[in-house]
Amino acid sequence: MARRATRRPSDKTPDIRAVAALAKVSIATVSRTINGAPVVSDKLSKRVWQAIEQLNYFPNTQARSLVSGRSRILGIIVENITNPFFPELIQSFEEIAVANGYEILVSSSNSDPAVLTNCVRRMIERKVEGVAVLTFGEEEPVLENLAYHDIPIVLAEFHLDDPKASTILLDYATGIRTAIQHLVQLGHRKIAFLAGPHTIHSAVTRENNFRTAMQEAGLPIDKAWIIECNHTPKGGVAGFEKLQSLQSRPTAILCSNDMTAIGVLRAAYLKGLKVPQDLSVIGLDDIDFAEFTLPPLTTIRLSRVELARAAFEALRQQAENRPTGPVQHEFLVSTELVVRGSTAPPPPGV
Amino acid sequence: MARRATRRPSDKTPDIRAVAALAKVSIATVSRTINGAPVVSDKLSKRVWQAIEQLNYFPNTQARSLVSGRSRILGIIVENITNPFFPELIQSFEEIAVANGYEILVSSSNSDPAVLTNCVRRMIERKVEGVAVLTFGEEEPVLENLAYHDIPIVLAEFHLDDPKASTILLDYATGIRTAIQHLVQLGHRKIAFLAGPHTIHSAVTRENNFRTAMQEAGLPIDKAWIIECNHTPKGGVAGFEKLQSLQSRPTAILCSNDMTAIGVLRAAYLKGLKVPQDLSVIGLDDIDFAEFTLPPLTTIRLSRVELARAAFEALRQQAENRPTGPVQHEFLVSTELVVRGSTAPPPPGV
DNA sequence: GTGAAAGCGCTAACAA
DNA sequence: TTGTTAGCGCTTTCAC
Repeated sequence: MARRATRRPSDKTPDIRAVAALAKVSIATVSRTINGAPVVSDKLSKRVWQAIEQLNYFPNTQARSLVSGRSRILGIIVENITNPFFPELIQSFEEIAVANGYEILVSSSNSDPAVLTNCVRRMIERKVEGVAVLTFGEEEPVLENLAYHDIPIVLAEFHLDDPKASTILLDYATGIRTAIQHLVQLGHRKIAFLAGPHTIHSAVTRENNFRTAMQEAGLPIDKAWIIECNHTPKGGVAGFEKLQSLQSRPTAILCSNDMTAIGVLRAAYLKGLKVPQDLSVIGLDDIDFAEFTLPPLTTIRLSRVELARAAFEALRQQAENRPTGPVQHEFLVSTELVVRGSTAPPPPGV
Repeated sequence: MARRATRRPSDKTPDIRAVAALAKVSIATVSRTINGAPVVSDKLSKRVWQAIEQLNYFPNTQARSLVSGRSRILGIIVENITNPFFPELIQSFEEIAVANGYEILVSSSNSDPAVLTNCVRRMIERKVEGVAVLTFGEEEPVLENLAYHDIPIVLAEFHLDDPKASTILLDYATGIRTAIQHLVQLGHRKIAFLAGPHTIHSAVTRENNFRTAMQEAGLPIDKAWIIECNHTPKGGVAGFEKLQSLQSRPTAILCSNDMTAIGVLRAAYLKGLKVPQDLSVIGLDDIDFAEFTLPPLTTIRLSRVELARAAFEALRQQAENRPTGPVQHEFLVSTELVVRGSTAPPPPGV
């Protein structure tokens, strides 16, 4: 595969002056035309657009935002980009942002405070107009600086007492309750929970919601059946093995996220345990992959699109309503149970 | 979870002048200190750093790059961010870039020319210093503009005849040859190939390498066993079903990527076919997930880290060796077979 | 409706 | 070694 490229005849990238000269107008008129100011006459406007086309002129964003004070960049910080939940989230966020004329700066903190601090510094330097901190609970070290620099923030599951901060609440309760009810209807009573790391707020919230749902269903909570994992498949394998080493074992496992559930599926397979005949497994997130696990994973869907939309909306309101218009500070994102093939009645006699 | 934030006492974000005033030096000295110019005296430098700390001053990147002419932003365009191969690639690319003082702008083309055109426009406007186009074959429409704007480009599997363009060649041949040999050793002779879309160069290359490797192994190539899929699990399902509908069926399937293989695994499971006892399956890419499929996927690893490093290196050389220093224009990334659990001898009597 | 000119925050050339 | 100043490419008053 090969191809020859065409380079610009002149050696300098065209600027607003070049356009103005070619169109025989002032640079102010060019600027107005580009920005759609309503005052420019049709005649000049046409000349300007022609010149722009002819020179293949692209306005310089740096200069633009230097003078306008608006970078039109939004930051998004996620916990771990290799967890498929996050790319899907980022993609939605980017789509919405780009559709609204914003650029995004992505950072994956990987649970490393140094990395996080560094990426916040970079975002401040780039003058982002807002940051969505979707690390689900490791955000504290960096909030200070963001707030100090007057940058709007939106957080998941964390409330910051600041006029420029918003919070996205995730309605885990509904999804988790429905999941437990689903298991109960199938005949399960012995249900384990493989939790996420307790350093992550949303993991704690998920666990609390599990406890509540179990109580509501009148089911006993066995302490040994709630195990802290790390939201990765490896963690799911480890959690499953701990469960297997117990005298009394659950017939169903609810996992704090899909990655954990995938680990469980794998560990069960290696142990010769059939899912869902011998063991039911439920995940949380509904990553795209959940449909393609073996068996397809029953899981609690947390809509990335909804989450991304809420995050963008929160930031946009803050960025654009500068003179303290009314701003919504709380957003709620729903969850729902998606039943696939990893749940079934428990084996007889247990 | 709640917390109170501290905001800056003054209402204006500090600029270089504020630092200069507080440190009682000129703004030039502040600039020199920040940029590590070797001439600043220890005494003044210390005063400046103190002032910077005290004001919590962050230099404005926009202004900086406006005057220096260097944005320190690199673009990366990928085919589809929801294919796990790409987030892993992006993560590596970002790590390397950030470690070298660059920012990255990510775009997922989703095989949509309009999206692609738009994101190239945005990159040009942001004055990126180089773009890694890792769409694996859909790049043509945008190359023109990038070249026209004198922006360095690095492409996978595509050679652009331009002084600012570099190419990354992927050594599929080795990995694919090894994979075929592996199957032959297990006793397979009837091997199918589920290809990627023919619009993607690298998919075509992969298919060609399959043909070559089969010939080298002295194996017949059945035309009906080479099926064009679309690099997604769904495509893998469809490909598998086509294969099943045939009179004469293969005992092993090599897939153009892991996502396709995952689809095959799933379709086989639903048909009651056991992998690897009844059917061997090999993927290509070795996404992180490949280790956690059921059974764990035997696959050809294409190192994301190596690929990201090559892409960054190509761009950096172009961006930094402005006055036409010697520049490497071709990079080779290796592949290797990773044997896991989805391959075994064919069932007896076929 | 259009143009001239000031200035966004910074770097770099030149002076001292 | 340090300070003064021009100007990067653009938007935005303010005149006309």
